[in-house]
Amino acid sequence: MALPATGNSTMTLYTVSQIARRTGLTVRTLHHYEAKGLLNPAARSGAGYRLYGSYELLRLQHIVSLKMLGFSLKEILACLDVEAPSLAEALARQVDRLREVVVRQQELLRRLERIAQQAINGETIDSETLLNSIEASTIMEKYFTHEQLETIKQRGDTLGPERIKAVEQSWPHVIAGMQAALTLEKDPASEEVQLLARRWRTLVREFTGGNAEIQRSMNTMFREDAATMQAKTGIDPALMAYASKAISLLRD
Amino acid sequence: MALPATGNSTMTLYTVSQIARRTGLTVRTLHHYEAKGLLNPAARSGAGYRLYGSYELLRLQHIVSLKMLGFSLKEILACLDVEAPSLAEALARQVDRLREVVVRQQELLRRLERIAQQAINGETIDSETLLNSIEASTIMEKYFTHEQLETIKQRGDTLGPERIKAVEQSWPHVIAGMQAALTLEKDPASEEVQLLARRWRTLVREFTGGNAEIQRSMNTMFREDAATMQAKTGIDPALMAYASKAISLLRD
DNA sequence: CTGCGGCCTGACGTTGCGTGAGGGTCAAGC
DNA sequence: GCTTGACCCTCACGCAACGTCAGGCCGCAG
Repeated sequence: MALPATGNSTMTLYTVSQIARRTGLTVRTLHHYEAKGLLNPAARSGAGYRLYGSYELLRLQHIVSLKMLGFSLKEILACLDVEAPSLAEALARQVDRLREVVVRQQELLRRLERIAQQAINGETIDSETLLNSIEASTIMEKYFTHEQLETIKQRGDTLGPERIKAVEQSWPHVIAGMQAALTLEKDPASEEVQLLARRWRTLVREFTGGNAEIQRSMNTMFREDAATMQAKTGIDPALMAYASKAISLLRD
Repeated sequence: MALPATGNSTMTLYTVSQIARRTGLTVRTLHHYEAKGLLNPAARSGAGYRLYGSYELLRLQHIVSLKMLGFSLKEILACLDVEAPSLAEALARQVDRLREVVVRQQELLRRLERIAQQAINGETIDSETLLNSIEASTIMEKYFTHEQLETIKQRGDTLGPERIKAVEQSWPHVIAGMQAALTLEKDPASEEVQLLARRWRTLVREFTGGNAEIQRSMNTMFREDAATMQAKTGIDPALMAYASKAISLLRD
């Protein structure tokens, strides 16, 4: 099968466009493959026209096949040019690569679907808000597991958009109040701060649904990505510690 | 939130490398985004150094987020530059696109896995043979359903590599015999041709496993892609018709 | 002889930057 | 004041796999 390129000159020869039609490629592509050293014409006519023989046609079909499997031209050249470097190995590598790609794409798809769903549910036509929630999800991807994210999403679905919006609108006020109390060095056990703490805890539970794992992941997120979280929520580690202290002092 | 870019000059300003560090991008990338009109510095220092404010940082984070969702720079520009063209819509489109991509990749992965498996099973270190079977699978993808391909693969697994190899080696002889009979215009009912027909049918059944659907798909393949099939197997429509006739005359 | 289709060789455009080349700028130490 | 490193600037080429002209030669039919 491995015929040498120096075939007998009595074999039928084809022009570029004929080869292109037979393989479904374009003439330009054949030029390109020649430039890359993938496929040289068997000969040239007097006028310099490219002429391909059956060996070239066969080789081109091999090239097309490998290209359809996702190999780059460079890899194809390596597979076809030398006899040695085992096509089977290349196939195995390609399978591994593609598997990773598929996994990543699927994860991305899941994220996108979650975000898009959220955008539709919330009637969020406001780009600013939407971008903020996208960024929130970006960070959350780092700290929550897939199951946790799924749980959170389902919880969001059951709560409904108005409820979520209400919660989101409540946060700034509570945060500001807590921050003020911290700045004024009020006693976390004082009645005023305890009231804030109760509201704070309620809002947190609104998000965590009382799930301890989610609570832990959230705490980790605030600890590790303190700068970002402060920028997004206004909660810095000091405030977090103060609020936690106040909540721990709640009696009920 | 939608602060104009013309912020007050008292805001803290950052240099390129500072912005790069904060966003995990490279300086070159920031240059690129500026060239593409995605993100212009808030100002330039006397020496021409790029200076970014908090608005630019925010915008850049949005850009990064959208890029992570798979949008192209052009799309991001469209989403961010004008307020109008609804990000939610773009998200929906992106979901659709990605879904299609994932499906295609998964199909390709399945094909690759089948081929790689076959390469490992058959100890096929011979690139020529492997390439031929890849091409066979390429064509088969066109005519067989996924279930059929799965059935064929499983049948191949149960038969084992030696059996398959034996079948493949038997074919050329049978085909040559049948072709000779056709050329000599021998009676399909004659004892000699009937013997060939019986062997032919056996080989076909070895492949189809007696599955009528697979048989039909195979026939379609030989009909629609006659040229290719002739090149690969040596069976042209005329020979196929002759063989079919002979098989239909078999008595048992 | 002219026209039309096919072929040729450059060579630039695309996407998202990486990677220098060649040359100013800035704060610090001598 | 001078040097040294760390930064910064603006070109500008490179990659992958071709698409898409531009300008011009070849060959055959009318």
